[in-house]
Amino acid sequence: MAVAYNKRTHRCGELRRPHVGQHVTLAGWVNTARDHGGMAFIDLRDHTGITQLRFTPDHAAAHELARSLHNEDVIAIEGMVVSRGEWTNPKLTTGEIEVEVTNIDVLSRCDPLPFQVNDDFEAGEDLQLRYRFLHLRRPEMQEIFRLRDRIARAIREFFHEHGFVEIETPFLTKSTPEGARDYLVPSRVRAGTFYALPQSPQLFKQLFMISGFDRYAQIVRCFRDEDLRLDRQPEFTQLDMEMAFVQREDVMDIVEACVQRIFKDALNIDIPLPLPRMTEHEATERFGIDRPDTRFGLELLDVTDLMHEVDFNVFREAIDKGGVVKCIVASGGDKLTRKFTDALAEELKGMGGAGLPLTKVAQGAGGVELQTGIAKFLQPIAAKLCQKIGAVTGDTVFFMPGTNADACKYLHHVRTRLGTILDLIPKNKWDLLWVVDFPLLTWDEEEKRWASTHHPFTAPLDEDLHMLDTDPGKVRDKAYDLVLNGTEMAGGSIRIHRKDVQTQVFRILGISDEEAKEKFEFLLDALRFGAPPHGGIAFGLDRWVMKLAQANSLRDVIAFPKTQRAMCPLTNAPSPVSKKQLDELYLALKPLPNK
RNA sequence: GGGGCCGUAGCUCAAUUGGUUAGAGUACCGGCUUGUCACGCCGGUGGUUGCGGGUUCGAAUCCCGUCGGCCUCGCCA
Repeated sequence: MAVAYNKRTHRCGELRRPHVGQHVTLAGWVNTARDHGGMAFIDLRDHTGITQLRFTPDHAAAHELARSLHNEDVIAIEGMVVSRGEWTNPKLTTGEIEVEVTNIDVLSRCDPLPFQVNDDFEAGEDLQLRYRFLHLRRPEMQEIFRLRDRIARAIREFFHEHGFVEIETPFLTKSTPEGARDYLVPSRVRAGTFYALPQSPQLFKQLFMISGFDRYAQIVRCFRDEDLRLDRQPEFTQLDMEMAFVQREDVMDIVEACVQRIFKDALNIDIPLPLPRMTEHEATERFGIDRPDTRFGLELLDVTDLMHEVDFNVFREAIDKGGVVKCIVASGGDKLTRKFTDALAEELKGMGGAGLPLTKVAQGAGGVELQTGIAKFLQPIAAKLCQKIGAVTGDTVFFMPGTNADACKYLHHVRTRLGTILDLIPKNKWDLLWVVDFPLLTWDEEEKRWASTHHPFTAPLDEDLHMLDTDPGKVRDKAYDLVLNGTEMAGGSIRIHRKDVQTQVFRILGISDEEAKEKFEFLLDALRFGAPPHGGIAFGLDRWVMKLAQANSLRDVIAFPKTQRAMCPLTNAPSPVSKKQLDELYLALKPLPNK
């Protein structure tokens, strides 16, 4: 019989002992069905929880119908809340009661499922995405997206409370040089020309400052056509903000306050302020990367000077070429099996490395004795080495020769692996820090030119400005990256607000005056007409959700994400389009290369 | 573009390392069942071992190719 499903009296997670005796109307999905012949039970689920329904021959029509139900059928019921008495189920928040059903209405039957919604088995990820609407029905997914909502709302509220104006920026915009590959959108009205989807609203928010909005913030989608990773999707969401008349401390202060608010509202965790700060130089020297995970030690140590005395070709070559030898000292030797270190060395080779020289520290008759690996080369300086790097009996020392950048890259990987296998990474620790004073420019060896470390609009430090022409590699910038447990969560900078400096930076980047005019004339114009000093930041919202939800992948916190090959298994996008659509755009497809 | 792991029933996995008819749980179908709560019990359907080729007396297992998923380097101002 029909049930007024639009007049639900409660949700499925709400009923408690005080409701006993009430007539209620509930609706939801069949989580499980248990048929005992003369009596049947249904666990009814919605996003709030589960209520057990009881069906008996006292209400024969409802009872008969209930016995035919399957998982994920959609039903509405009327009934009376009754106490479970001795049959209380402590595993359910509603476990003290059940609903004696008098009337049931089957709203929608469910076909056999591609995977079960109500069990703990993880379906393959491609299946999850193909049937994403089912996967999102699971309580743990519901929890993630409600956390996402809390985080986004905390951010939005925070910025509105602090006088920021939310203004939208275009998605159909101009392709820019530098940076990531653009997603292009063909123009029909001006056939042969293309829009690009924004990699970020960077220039528009700078224009807002020049327009006098003073404080702007927007939660906005960004698009980058690059290869995907665990924590990289082609479209992702940023909290984008910008402030006028500020120095970088002003931006960092307000961002810190916002981060504190996010943790409080989303997880009820108190974050002490101010957050620690570290220069990019220190981060790289100590941890091998500009986004260090400071939850554990295993810091990098430079042993280049000691290795001058060592007769080991691999080290000698690196040093002769002006490189370094760095190392990591790890305790807990029994977990560092030959199998593990061999596999780690293989991983490094896969990354372009040469291998992983190592040795173990032991106690010999005459003092420190090194064993295995490259021990025989290092034995002459064993005592001196161990003293310098603080290695003691039982430790394993991992070495990496090469350019400083390579040694850092590979040892960072080694450090991360060691942290995991040695179980050094504390659970439920939230290590936030700022990394500052990046080099403004990074030398691109492949293209033999300077490239922006962040982007071309980042302001140099005032005290380094004089080196811009003479020694551009030495110039530090006014950028700041916010790092959480080794992941970059936000990045921003004070921007260039002087036209002459901006022109100079474009020139150093190899952007010709003509190209600058063609691509950025609107920005250079804006800088001519009264641009206040300004700066801002962008948070990777998806990454915040991933971190705070302790999810394994960005895909778990995006409702309809792409696979690694940038496909959507749900909609099958991207897909071919009709000849008519192409004709309207005056586009023709080239034949695909044969493999 | 490079390196690596994986692909067996609708789903999650196994198959003693190349050896009989590829199994289990779950889902699905039929039957029994009045206190279950991942209910239980009895019976049943369900397989081109991703695809193509090769080695072999014999291949899910080994080799080559290909497709797909994932991790990673490059790339991601």
